[in-house]
Amino acid sequence: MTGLRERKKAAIRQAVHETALRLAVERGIDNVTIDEIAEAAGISRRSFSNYFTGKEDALIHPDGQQIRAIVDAVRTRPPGEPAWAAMRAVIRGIVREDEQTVQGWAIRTRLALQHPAILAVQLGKHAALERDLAGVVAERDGVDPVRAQVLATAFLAGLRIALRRWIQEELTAHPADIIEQVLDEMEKPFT
Amino acid sequence: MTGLRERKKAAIRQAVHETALRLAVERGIDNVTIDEIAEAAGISRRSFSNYFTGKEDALIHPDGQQIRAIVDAVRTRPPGEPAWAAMRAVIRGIVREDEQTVQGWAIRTRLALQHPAILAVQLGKHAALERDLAGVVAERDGVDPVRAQVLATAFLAGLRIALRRWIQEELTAHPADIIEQVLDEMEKPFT
DNA sequence: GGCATACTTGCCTAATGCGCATTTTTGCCT
DNA sequence: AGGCAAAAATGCGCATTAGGCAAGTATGCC
Repeated sequence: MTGLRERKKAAIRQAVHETALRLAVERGIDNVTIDEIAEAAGISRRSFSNYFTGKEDALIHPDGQQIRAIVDAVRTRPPGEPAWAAMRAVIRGIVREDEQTVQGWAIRTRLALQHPAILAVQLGKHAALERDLAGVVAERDGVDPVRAQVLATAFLAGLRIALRRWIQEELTAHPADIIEQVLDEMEKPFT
Repeated sequence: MTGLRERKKAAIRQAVHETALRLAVERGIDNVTIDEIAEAAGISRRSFSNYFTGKEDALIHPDGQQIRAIVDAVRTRPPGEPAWAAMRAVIRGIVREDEQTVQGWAIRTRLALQHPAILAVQLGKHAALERDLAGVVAERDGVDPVRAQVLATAFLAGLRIALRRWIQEELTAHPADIIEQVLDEMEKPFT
């Protein structure tokens, strides 16, 4: 399954992403070309296009990884646990034991807030994975597709809101608190 | 305020959008260049770039108009009415008396579902206007910013989900029903 | 009726997306 | 150990695009 080849590809992907992120933060995104990223990462311009569809994609890449991880984690939660509780438990665990992940997510979200093009790509990627999450929710709770979609969408939207809040507060407070607060807020009835 | 000049600009915008949409539906988006859209719309290629940042932007343009209209409508709802109820009332009114609007929205959402680039732009635009909606919600309910953001986000997300459902069902059922169903679903507590 | 302003357009250049053919690498199996 | 089939990297080329700049043109307004 996890052939060596695949892992190598993943490693290069990650490396290229990190290079892109570094350059983008250093000089500002608009002052970085794909050629430069490729060269700094030690691959050809053409190869860059084999890994990513563009700068934005390279910058946002880990978002996909992480949401995928969330989806998988939810899938392996104890059966019988309601989906919403499962998702909350998963994110709580990630925030507690993988501070780095949340930090990175915040950095990328900050970029997205400053550059509409990146925001668009980020939201597009999230939307794609939202499907998967909705699928897991559906088979977990055995609820109808609409309900599953609503739960999945609400959850990811909640994460984004929390991230934005955290960033607005200059990353001072503890992210866990803000996430909990926002998700609590989503649990309150809207009416 | 609404100078003649502005309205003319808006009219051209609209015309260019319609041209772009027509061509995109006819030949498929990837087989349409900006040059062709510009020529078919009777403006120069360079002017196209003055109106829109790209093909996707031109295609999605009315989404902005409509969400803006929703925001304005919510703003002028009777004071004292809770924001969530106000938003529901507004969308109900639009669906009832402006079938065309919803139809158009569906067409564009269908395009977005088929072309990731368009989806990204659409979500980006929605996100931008979500701010405004959250602002209106905040000053209406007098709630804290997080609550307002949650309500605004949930509402727009609900609309998107409903639109997708409607499209999946081949636009058979009545859109009003699906929208009501999804928003009802969002009112149910997540826990 | 004239003017200041805003809009349009053409020109130009750096940058991008991607198909295609070629070369190089690499995991793997005997 | 060694060769091979598959996968990946690369180079090249072309159509397309984003957007600055400056000159021309239209137009709302006084």
